[in-house]
Amino acid sequence: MQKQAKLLKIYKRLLAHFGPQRWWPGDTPFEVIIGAILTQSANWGNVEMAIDNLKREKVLNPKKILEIRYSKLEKLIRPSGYFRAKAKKVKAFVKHLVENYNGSLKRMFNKSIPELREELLAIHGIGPETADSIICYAAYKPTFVVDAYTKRIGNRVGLFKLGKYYDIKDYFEGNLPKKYQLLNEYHALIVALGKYFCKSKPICDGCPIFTVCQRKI
DNA sequence: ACCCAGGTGGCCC
DNA sequence: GGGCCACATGGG
Repeated sequence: MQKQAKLLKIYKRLLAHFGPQRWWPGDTPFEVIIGAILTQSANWGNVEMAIDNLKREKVLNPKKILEIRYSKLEKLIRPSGYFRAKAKKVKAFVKHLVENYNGSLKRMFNKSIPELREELLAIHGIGPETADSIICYAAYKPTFVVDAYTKRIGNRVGLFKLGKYYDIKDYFEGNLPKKYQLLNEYHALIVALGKYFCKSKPICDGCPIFTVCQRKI
């Protein structure tokens, strides 16, 4: 089977099994960004606790995050783990946003994907995955997000033998229509698959793409 | 009592 | 450019 046909077939199986994910799980683009930073190597449930804390304290907006003390921010985001490191990252982002765009994401996002990616990557705490998550799920621009699940599942099912972020990203974007809805949904579905079938031990029972890959994942 | 989760930056070679 | 390590919590 051709790469593109295989990728689309897997996509259809995932969509049929899990249904549309309508990601990101967040109410506003700003919340999506904070969530994207806080979820770095962390359990999403823990991130939700941190987000809830920020909402309850009514500081989930650029200017408030920039104003509050580190001690307070750290306390609020503590459940998401690496809280001291992440407080610096969150502060770095809002500092950039407020100082350059007066807090307006709409203005910050008003540029091409490559320009936006370069700008995001220059901010402390934003690497390739977080940048793509922001571009896709906060700025609503077509880009494919690669995460640990994508890398693990892709290699385990024999789709590719790749380890580097941009190699895997290019594999998906190069063999898929560059449509926002598709790229957005595909990554979300991979996470859905990963959460149920691809934790630490290989599983094939009940996996919706097992019949495509014919291998344990 | 382990083990792990939707990464990144800093260092070293 | 790649390999290692620190960063930290809550749930299974």
